[in-house]
This record gives sequence, structure tokens and C-alpha cells, in this order.
Amino acid sequence: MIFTWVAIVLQAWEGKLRGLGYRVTAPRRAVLRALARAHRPLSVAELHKRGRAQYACLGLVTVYRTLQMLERVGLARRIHAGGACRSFVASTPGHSHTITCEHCEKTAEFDGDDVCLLPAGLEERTGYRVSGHWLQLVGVCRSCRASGD
Amino acid sequence: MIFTWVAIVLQAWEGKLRGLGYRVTAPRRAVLRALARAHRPLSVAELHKRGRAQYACLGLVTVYRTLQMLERVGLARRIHAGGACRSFVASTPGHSHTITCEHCEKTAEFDGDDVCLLPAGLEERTGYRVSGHWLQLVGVCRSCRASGD
DNA sequence: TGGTAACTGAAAGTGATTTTCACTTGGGTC
DNA sequence: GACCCAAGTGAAAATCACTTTCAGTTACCA
Repeated sequence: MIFTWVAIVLQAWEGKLRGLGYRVTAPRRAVLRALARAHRPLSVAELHKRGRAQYACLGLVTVYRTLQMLERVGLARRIHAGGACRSFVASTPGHSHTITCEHCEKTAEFDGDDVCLLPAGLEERTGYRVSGHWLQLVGVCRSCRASGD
Repeated sequence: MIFTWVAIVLQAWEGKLRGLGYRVTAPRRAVLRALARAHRPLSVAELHKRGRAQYACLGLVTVYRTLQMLERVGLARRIHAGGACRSFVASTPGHSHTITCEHCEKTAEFDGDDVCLLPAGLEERTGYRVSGHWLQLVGVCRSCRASGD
């Protein structure tokens, strides 16, 4: 039996959900799988379509509900792109940020605890005491650079 | 004749719009004014309501169109809050970031060219060459701290 | 094996945004 | 100052993005 990377990730996710008291159902598996296989942020509609490839009668509402749940437990992350926040990527729990390729949209996470690294004297300049932040980077991924795009 | 700060800002904005070939109309002035007077991010509906205080028959569609135009020229900025990107604040053109108070939502800009200051070796770690970023901070403003909130 | 609370899909409801179109107007021209 | 017309406008309708409701189904614990 061959285990793909996606299968291993799904296994881990399902264990995590079960551990948190969530049921692992066929519709949820379909959404999880679509998320795990994607290499770029996907809209709810796209996830619905891809999820249906695995579970034909997957309902759109279930996709919304599953994403909400996955976001809550840190397994999915909402991405800001094109003036809206309607796309999702798979995520690992914990504090991290994302970087998205401006050509192919492939999105990666990187650990962010050491990022900010905020401008010196920000509190003095603005009067605000910083308690949180939200950072998204844009760049060009290795393969798009290699293909000269 | 007394010039308030808001009046001065509006004057500058109107000059900028005219310079770019946009017409300065009563509906646009109403939206600009509502934006300039706000101390926190406002939704489209709120801007519509406030704009009507100055120009009674301001249409909702015009608010959308004006915001789109202002965002394009850098005079308004969309703010991400509560899982959506539906609020706007006045903005100064150029590269800067925002910080929003988690209590009163008052939002300030700060210059961001010196921010990132990204984690060393990000390109090596992720394979991405960074070309841009989007950063929003959350904190507590001076007056909310003073009031012990 | 049940039993049951969690989960589901369809349909209807809501709210945000865009499109369309006939009408109005800012601002340059004479 | 009157005229012109492309840019701008508001209302209504259409579209899109969710959310709620509800009757039926199912994962999983005892």
C-alpha cells in the first residue's frame, strides 16, 4: 500500500478533528482532501466543485461550515487576494504567515514569531501598543522564477 | 474664514482628483468628507448614511464607485477586520500600513518602508523572492489605554 | 447492535455588490 | 454667460456570497 503525502496529511488532520470531538464524515473528508491537494488559495465555489469529484452530493453549505470549522481549529486559513478575503488554503496550526506567488498563486506558510521586528519606536510614533498583526507576503516562487515568468 | 483640518484635507484631495482627470462632484465630495471625518474604518453602508447627511440623495451605488476610484488613486484603503474586508479608511498615497485599536477601532497609518525587516533567510527557507507585502496591526490606542479599557 | 447528538443537503432568506440604463452635471469652449 | 458632451449619477434589477431553517441521515459511543 502506497501512502501519498496528501494521504498522510489527511490522516493527521482526521486524527486532530476526532481528538477535538468533531466527527469525521465523508463530506468533510472531501473538503479536507480538496484543500490538501490544492497548491493555491481556492474559493468556496472551487472547493465545492473539487470536493464533489470525491463526494458527488457534497452541498455548498457543508463546504462553508467545514471551512469555518477548519479555520477555527487552525487547519485552514483565509487569504486576502484581489480586494477580498474569499480564498482558503490548508494551514498548520500556530502562528505563521503566508507568502503567495504573484504568478501561479502557489502559497506557502512560514513561521512568523520572529517577524515583527516592527519599526523601532512604533508605539512612540503612533501611540498604539501593538497586540497583534496580520501579514501576507507576495513574491515569485522558485519554479516561476526558473521558468522565467 | 476658518479652515478646519478636514477642510484642508478635502481641498488637497479634490485637487488631486482634478489633476488626475476626475470630476469633483457633490456626491463625491460627500463621500470624501465622510471618510475624512471618520476616526475608524467605516463600512459602505455607514459611509452612505454619513454621506447623506451632507448630500441627501446620495446613492449607494455611487458610494461603491467612489470608493473604488479612491482606492485606485490611493486616497482610501480597505481594512481587513472580522474575517472580511468591508471597511474603508482615508489613506495617504504611498507605501504604508495601518494599525487599528482593538477597542475603539481608531485606525492610524504608519510609514512602512522600513518594516520588513523580514525574517533572515526567508527566500532560502521558502523559495520565494519577496516582491510585496501587506501588513495590518492591531493594538490599543493611547486614549483607550488611558481610560483603562 | 442501538441510540442520539452531531452532521447533512435543499430551499429559502438575507445582505453585499454589480450591472444596466435613462437622466444629470462639471467644466472646458466659444 | 450659454452651450456641449463625456463623465458621472440614482433607481431598479440582477447577481453573488453567504446564513438560516428544517427534516432527514449518520458517526461513533455505550
